[in-house]
Amino acid sequence: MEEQELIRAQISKRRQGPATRIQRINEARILEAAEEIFALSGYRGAVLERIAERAGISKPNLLYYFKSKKILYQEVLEHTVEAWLVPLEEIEESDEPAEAFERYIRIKVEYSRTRPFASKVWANELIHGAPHIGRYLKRRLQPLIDEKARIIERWIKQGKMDPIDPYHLFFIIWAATQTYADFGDQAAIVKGKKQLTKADFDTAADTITAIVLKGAGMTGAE
Amino acid sequence: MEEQELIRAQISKRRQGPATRIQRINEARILEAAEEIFALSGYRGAVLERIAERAGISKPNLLYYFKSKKILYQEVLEHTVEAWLVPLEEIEESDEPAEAFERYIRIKVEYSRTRPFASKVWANELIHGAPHIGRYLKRRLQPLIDEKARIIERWIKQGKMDPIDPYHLFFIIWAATQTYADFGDQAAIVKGKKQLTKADFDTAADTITAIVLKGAGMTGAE
DNA sequence: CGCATTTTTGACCAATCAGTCAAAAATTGA
DNA sequence: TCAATTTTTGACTGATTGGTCAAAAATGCG
Repeated sequence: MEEQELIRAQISKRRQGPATRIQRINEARILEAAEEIFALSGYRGAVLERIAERAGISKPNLLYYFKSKKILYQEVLEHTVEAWLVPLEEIEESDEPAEAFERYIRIKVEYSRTRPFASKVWANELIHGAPHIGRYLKRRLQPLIDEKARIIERWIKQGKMDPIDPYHLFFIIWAATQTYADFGDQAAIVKGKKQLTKADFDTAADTITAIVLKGAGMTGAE
Repeated sequence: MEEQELIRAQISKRRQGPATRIQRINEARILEAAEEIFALSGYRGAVLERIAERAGISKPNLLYYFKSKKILYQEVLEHTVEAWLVPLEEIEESDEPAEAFERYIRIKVEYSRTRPFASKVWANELIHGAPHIGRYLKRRLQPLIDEKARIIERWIKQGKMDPIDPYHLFFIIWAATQTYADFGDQAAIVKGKKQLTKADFDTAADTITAIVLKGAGMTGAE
């Protein structure tokens, strides 16, 4: 595909980092604005004019930095998923399960609190079947999860936690932690508030941690 | 607001049920088609022409039954949320917590499996801050959750389960059960499949049930 | 059948929006 | 300073799409 080539070319070009100071600033501003607009409106609903406005430049100028809406969107997606994978990579076999999961859950909840737009962009993409990022996801996430699943299986064999399907355990943790970013408005409505507070997120992290650790029978958890 | 009046009028009209057989058939077909297209493309991305095509009629004909895209969308939303609330209403104080939650979780997972489009439409709406259904949600869902939260608090006082914030417990259960509809494609990718199978959903329900019941210290759960 | 009502649709309009382009403005470097 | 390069933008264009409308087709009914 001609188009895919173009996208790949632009992205790999960017990998080496922008050349000038002015490029770095503008590209960073555009990416931040795009994250917000894509999160609030979805891919189709996001309007380039709006993103440009938020970034403080004109639409043609935005297209000077990112050749198309699709390329911009994919850059936003990859940007967010990489940050998302960092805490996952930190789970190691030498950890105690209870400690490893508690750390992971708290980081994910904190991420939902501080970067809700990133989480929403991601959720949007997944709901529609990961059309723009599916390949990347398969290449990048699948091997990583397989690796972590093996660690969990060894923990189970060592009697450090209950026999639980590791994949489903991850799905549940992702869902529970990201729901506070993706569906935070619903949670706020149900609690009769305008917005969730830091305290709400702290309680969320406590609750998820408590249920998962005890529910999976992790040693050291009460 | 003029527009809101119109929407309310059309919806309340429909409450009384369509007059003729031909209306019933077409409206049902349109709603089903709309649910799928809205789920796959989001509100903005959904194209009326496409919904009409899927329903086997022309676009002007669709607009003969539903006066605007917005009205159609709101009908789809209310349709799905009502089904979604049924199992929640069934939680009663006379239940054993373990039994009530197991039943609730299994119904919700089954709903995710059999009606993934409904769940996705809903998720999409929530991610964007519930702009079309926020009022309704507040009026309908908030009192219901408050009522169920009080039941849970009494169960906690009776020592039937651990002291856990009832609201967060619901958020976690919703997230964990609906993630298999909303983000099923991600789960499939991670598991190296095209699609999740019935067996995957069964394992999901088992896993969520096990973790929540044990994690919340519900009596009778192992 | 023949009239009234409901249903259906082709043709059209106006608004929106991604992307182009040529030219202007700003920046850089010798 | 001044020419080369990079950055910026106003003005467009073509495609898409929600919604209208008038007229045709189908249906119901006496």
